[in-house]
Amino acid sequence: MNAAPITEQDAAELAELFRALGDSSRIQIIAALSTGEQNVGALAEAANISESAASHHMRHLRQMRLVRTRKEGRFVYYCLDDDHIADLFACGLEHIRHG
Amino acid sequence: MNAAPITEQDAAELAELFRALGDSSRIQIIAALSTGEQNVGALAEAANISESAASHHMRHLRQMRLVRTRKEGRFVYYCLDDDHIADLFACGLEHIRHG
DNA sequence: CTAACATATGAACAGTTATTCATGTATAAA
DNA sequence: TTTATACATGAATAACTGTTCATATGTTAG
Repeated sequence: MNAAPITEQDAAELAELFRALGDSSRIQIIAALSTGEQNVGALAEAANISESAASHHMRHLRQMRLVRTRKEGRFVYYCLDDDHIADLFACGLEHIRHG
Repeated sequence: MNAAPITEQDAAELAELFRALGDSSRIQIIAALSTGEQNVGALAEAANISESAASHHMRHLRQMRLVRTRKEGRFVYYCLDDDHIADLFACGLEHIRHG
């Protein structure tokens, strides 16, 4: 027993965070957002899913505070909530490419 | 304007990686392994699950190449496959603590 | 040898999750 | 106003996932 072990609550939250990233549609959405803000229709197209499915995913990502919104007329533009998200994304990519 | 920086296959693999981290038992297992190698019984205790459940999780983590094994008599010692795993873990912790 | 131990594994079951479909709300155009 | 567009949402369904239980394999102790 060397370093401090993680608490059960931290483990649960961390797992929830990773689970939010554990879907290929959401990964494609986040990849698209890493190039700048996009509206729901564009994200649906980027991930090759319906707008309804995209909207469900965006709610999920919003609730996890991985994305933020900006409303402009009929459109809702999403962007990554902060740089940590892109870091996590890059860190994961690093692993699958040098595995 | 599709500057999609990721292929569908990369998205699928990345999602699979994050999904492997998307369980609180596996998170506690990885947290335990970040302090050094452990056998299955110790990992089961660290995550508060049965040895059978732990063994199932270890197979999952092994198949995802997140952990390696070293056999010694009746015991099987697991360790993190490389430093990327600990990096990912730390990166996720960073986010949930400064979200 | 037998018995206990450490781990692995398949099947079954319960809980979760992603998608589709239908519908609703809000904004803009005609 | 009426119509179309952009997004959101609840319900239903199908697919997936983690755990338990029973059992099997291999190793060490007695």
